[in-house]
Amino acid sequence: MHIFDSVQKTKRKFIPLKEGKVTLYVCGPTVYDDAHLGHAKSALVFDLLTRVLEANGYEVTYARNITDIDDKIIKKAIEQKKDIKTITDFYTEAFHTEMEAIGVKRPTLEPKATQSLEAMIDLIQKLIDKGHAYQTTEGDVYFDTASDSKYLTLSHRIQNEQDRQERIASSAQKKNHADFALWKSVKDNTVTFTSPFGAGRPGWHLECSAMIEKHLAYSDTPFAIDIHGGGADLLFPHHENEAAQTRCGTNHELANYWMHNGFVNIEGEKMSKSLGNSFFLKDALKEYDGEVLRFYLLTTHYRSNFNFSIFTVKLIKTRLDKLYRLKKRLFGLTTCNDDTAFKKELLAELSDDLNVSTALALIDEMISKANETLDTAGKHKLLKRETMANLAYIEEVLGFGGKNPFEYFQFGIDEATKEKINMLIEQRNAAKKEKDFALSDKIRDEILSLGVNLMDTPQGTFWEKV
RNA sequence: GGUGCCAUCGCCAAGUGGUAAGGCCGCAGCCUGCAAAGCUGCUAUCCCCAGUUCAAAUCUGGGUGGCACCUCCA
Repeated sequence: MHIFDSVQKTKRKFIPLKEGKVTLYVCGPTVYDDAHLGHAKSALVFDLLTRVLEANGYEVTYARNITDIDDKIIKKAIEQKKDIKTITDFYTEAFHTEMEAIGVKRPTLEPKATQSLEAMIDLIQKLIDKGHAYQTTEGDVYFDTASDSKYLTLSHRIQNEQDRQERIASSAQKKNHADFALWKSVKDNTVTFTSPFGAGRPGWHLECSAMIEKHLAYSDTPFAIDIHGGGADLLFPHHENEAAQTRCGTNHELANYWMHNGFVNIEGEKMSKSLGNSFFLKDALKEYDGEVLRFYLLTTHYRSNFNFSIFTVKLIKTRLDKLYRLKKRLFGLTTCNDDTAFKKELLAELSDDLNVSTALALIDEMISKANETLDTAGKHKLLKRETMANLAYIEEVLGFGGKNPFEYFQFGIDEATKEKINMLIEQRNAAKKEKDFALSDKIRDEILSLGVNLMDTPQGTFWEKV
């Protein structure tokens, strides 16, 4: 297994801190709004990583947090005159439902910020004790970035002198402009938590460090965890600050490997609320099968930026269709887990920093060969058995191809239409039997106008949504 | 302004020194009553310029064009 480490900027052989085990932490959502395609992409990438690590025989402990303390949540609660927990529970539930729809497995652990306050307070105290944090007269606690000689080495940034000069005036209480809040003092009666530092709320960088320490970290290794992941935008300042907190507050560095996934753009533009082009996952799921979205979002390498385009979804979907058509040909056969050369090659490609593209090329080749053999006369018992094993493996490692192939092609067609289609197919078959091809073609055109394509096969006439 | 990323066939997309994977589309053929599906065959020298090398899409320098982060963000 090889992983591109976005801090060392090189592809490195993956060596776990403890043999046979992997600890993985990924920054999860702040539950104040619906998940968009970017959340989906990130969740998919690390879902795939987990599957590939497991296929390589590792026991993976995967933690993805739920941020349920945040100013944006409070703002929304006030706006909607609702309880904080009502808001966070609602969006957490929605997140889970939508992730399931795109085949993302639940992580091993899903710690919530509200359940980790003790760990956060504990970490702040350690940082103060070690001289890496200080409290201002206003009650805020800041991390002293000047006290950490390795600060900014994660994101390879250079402290900008001019920038520093400019900002000192606006934050007189901070020692250095780059210092970030560990604890924010809150004086009003909104949402506060008690702590030795006074009433307030934790800083957002703190939660991840604290939760990693509490739920995931080894105590006897130079790094707290094996792999830390998240979106490319989190490298700075979020991960930089996380790393600093852990480095200074504990006896180890944060993560041995860092992985950052690229961004999702919509039709060539950055997705953002201000541009009004946020593409919510729940809306995409109305238009497309969750599995198609999964497949589509995984076709581009995880580190590249991804341009979501309605035109391209259709283009890519035809590739997944091929897999399901093969599955239709083998419908009813029992699956098995035989070892095949294909499975070995597929895993080898995916183990090379999640090279999905070459894996898909292998899958296409496997499908073509299977179809070719099935086209010739014969029972092909071994080929069928191997193909079933291959398809099962694709589902296990890549997470698609597991549906009933007939239902897959019927996405978005309601029951009434299905009945109508079946009725028309019967009429057409009757006409064909009478060699009334003019009528049968007319019926086929009628079915096509419903957005459905027909296929005559030795097993009967099948239909697919176009 | 600072830091960094990217540029491969009409479209999507691998490949980071050894002579361009795969998919879509297109064309030809097999199959089919005709189609669809499936199968077979065909289709790029890698943004531009210069350099290093026996050898470069892959390395170096310079352009041009995109983009990201530096502020909440997956």
